[in-house]
Amino acid sequence: MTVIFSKKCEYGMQAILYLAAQAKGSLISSDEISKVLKIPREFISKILQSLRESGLIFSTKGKAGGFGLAKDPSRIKLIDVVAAIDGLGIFNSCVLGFPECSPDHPCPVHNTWGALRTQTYDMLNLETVDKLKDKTLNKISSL
Amino acid sequence: MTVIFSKKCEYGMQAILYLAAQAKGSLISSDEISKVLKIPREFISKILQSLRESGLIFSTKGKAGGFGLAKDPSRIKLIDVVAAIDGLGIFNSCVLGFPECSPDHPCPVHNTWGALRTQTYDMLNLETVDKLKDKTLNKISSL
DNA sequence: CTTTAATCAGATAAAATAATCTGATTTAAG
DNA sequence: CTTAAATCAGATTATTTTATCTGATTAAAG
Repeated sequence: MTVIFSKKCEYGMQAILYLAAQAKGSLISSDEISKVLKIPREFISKILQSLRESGLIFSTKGKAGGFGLAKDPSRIKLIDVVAAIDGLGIFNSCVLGFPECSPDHPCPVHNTWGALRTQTYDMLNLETVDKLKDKTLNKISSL
Repeated sequence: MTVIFSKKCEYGMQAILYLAAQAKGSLISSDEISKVLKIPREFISKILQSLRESGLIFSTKGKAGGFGLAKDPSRIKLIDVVAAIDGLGIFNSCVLGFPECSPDHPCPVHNTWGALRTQTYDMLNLETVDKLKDKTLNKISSL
């Protein structure tokens, strides 16, 4: 197997994008997210809880409760979700698994991967979720 | 956690690079690889067996036996190890975990990630392990 | 021929990740 | 006040990945 982000993190990013694609101020239930994004109900529920603890989303309990973004979508990026769930370790660890891969002791692909790593970080860091809204809506409509 | 390649794959790439950095025709025991690269003995042994089944390396049994590259190092690339162990699935799966991420139904970062994915593939595909020999020797000397 | 050092093969164990279960709490609506 | 629909919290299970164990086989060297 090969993975970039854990399932938790993938689902978390999908959920944040989904929330960002809704009308401002609307509350979305974990059940709806589970159904639309086809993520196991109890699993996405747990993930949403941890994103709430991280302060990216908020929730209200009780009937008609649900989840929403805790900040303006223009201030949330995918990298925030990665940082909250998987952590940013990938952005300073060796792609070949060598210990202490650094400019002083570079692995055979250190420089090449360093550049790619930065670009990957930028991909997740530069655009905010509101800028991805149209693309998200388009993708969701095909699920 | 966040990972690009599985531990098996990382260790496999390290081992192939190590073999490629040895004098041509030399036989290296799994015990030596385990000690130098600090990989659990039985684990790297299993990985070497699977790389042999894939035809990337060969082995001879008995006392003074060991492992060596099955082809000239100018004909082996890191992508071959990835293909043999983790498979190439990562190079056509969605970084956000959406199903059926394609030009027709692109995820919000489809194009950006597509470009990065290609560059990552190229990094592993363009250089052969013999070209990485000096860098490998340099890295090994620091372990 | 016996010992030693290596690969090989299959089973098992341990750890991490992914997913589910159970039941409590909260709150809107009938 | 009761019911229904939601989050919340902790425990448990299942699956996958990582690592280890046991013993067989092979072949060089004494």
